[in-house]
Amino acid sequence: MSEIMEMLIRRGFLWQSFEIYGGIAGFIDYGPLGNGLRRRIENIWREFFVIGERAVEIDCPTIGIEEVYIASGHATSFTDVAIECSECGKVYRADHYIKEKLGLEIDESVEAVKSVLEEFNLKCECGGKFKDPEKFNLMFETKIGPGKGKRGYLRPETAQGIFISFRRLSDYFRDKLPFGVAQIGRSYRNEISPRQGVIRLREFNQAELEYFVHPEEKTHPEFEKYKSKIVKLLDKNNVEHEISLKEAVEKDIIKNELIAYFIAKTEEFLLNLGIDKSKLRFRQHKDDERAHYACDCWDAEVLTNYGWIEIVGIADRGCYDLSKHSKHSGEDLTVFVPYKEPIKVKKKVIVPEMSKLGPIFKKKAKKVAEELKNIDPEKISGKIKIIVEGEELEVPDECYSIKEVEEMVHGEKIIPHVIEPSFGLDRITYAVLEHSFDKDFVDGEERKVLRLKRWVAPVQIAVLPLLSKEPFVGKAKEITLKLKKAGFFTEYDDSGSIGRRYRRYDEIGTPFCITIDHQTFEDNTVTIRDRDTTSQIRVKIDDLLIVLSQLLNSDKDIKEFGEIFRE
RNA sequence: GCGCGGGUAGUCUAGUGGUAGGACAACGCCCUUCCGAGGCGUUAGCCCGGGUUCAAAUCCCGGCCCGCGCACCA
Repeated sequence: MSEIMEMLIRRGFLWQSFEIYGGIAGFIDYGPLGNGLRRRIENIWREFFVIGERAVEIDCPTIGIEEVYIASGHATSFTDVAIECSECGKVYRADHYIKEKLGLEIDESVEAVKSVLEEFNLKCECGGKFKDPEKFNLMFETKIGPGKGKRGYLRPETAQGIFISFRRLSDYFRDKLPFGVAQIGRSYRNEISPRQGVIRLREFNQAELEYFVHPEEKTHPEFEKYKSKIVKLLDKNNVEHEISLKEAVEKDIIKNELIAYFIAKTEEFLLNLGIDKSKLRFRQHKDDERAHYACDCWDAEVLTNYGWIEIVGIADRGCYDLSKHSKHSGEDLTVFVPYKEPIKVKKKVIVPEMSKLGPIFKKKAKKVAEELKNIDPEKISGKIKIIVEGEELEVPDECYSIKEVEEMVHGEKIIPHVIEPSFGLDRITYAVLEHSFDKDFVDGEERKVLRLKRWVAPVQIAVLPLLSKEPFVGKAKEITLKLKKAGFFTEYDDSGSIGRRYRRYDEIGTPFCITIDHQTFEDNTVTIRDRDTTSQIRVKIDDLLIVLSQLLNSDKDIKEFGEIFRE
């Protein structure tokens, strides 16, 4: 086990779930500190991607009905057929293997694979025969309701909930593009072999933003702010670039300004959490690597003990999801986009003659007229036939006239495109921890220190009586309460020597320790110790709240805020 | 899912068939005027199931979990 994982478990950041029953791969519990840290990260994400955008946050069920995933394509492309060699035991994805060996594109069904295996007498590379193909679906399946029930799946991404409720959301934004809808929550993938600690989980936390835009306006009002920002890019041909975002878009390395904008914003967000810039890159998906819904995709990757791992995916999903759901549900999932100037359009229309229709069709006349209006005059050939109430009716020529009219067209209905920055919160949390983990020497002794940014630390302040007896203890408890009430994440600790306690809080990343010492009772001051430098200043208890809130929201040196007590 | 290597206290670790030991951590008391000090004491462990044996942490089989490689990761 790596040193960092050992610490995370020992100190209560996280551990394996169901430990007392032997554990199961792919699930973790967040302990008190890990939970706290992830919550801070979520809140900062909200500031960046909801509050900082024209966006809202919603919350949908984690169980989805089958229809959703048939429409989204997950029911098919999320299901793979595997073939296993009966001799050497090697397992392949059937579609990949068949394409490689026979150059055939096949349906991903057990039957199709079976028939191809038989027809071509396809064998394993070792010469062995394949066993019967088996299906595996990466979605967890469940039943909704009693008895046979309705088939449901645990969502494999939070995004679908947003697409399904698109009509309501677009109404909420008064049908005005662009707008964003975010969701933070759990998703589930029944991974075949979850590995690498917290990197591949079967239940995991996502923060996703679906940013809906006009297909021809994949830009962002604030792109200006970031256009000259230099980023590290690895394109789909494995070519590295260190260029400005503006240039990357101009050279068509990045498909559009909006993706570029979110790359910039993502980098800003990750650096704000304490991700090491030298261990961060953006990598474009190769053509054969992209998900079934994506037309361009960039991953933010960070370098960790496990190598480069993906922590954010920024995908241009085009109109894939909305079109699919529109088609499968029959709902209109378009947005009406007005033109700047209404356009005059000349067109032919059918004008029903009610005085003729009435006597002929009697009660049905009104419906016949309505049907007539829906007919495109350009497509008339011969007599018009209309079906009303299941009955086919022939409409005599004298019942209508065709006129050319001039009409003002004010806009058009479009299916918005969506750009999706999708964040893996568990991996981000882990990466923040790993990049913050450090060792140094204090008074010749090695020290482990978690250099978390002050605003993400799960415990921000530890209040420590210099000696574990009165009156130090009483005063320390009083100050602890005051800080807790003011909203700081504060702990009180009087166990062990003062040095031991400083080390304890260094290891969990607590940025500041407040120490109550003898002088406290002479002049109402305490010391604030800085985790990173171990230096201390002395401040008045009355100034504590103001000083701490300034320190915790910045990278400022504590020496700006009080008399130096210890260098 | 396949192959290789592992699983002893909260953590790390000694223990190759015969009473399971240590370090650190934690807790209590004492001591202590600022960086893992010291003293005394306490808590706490052989992954699970089966087999071999007079006797299993140790040997064998199966499972679970962890690590690595392959495969998988829409």
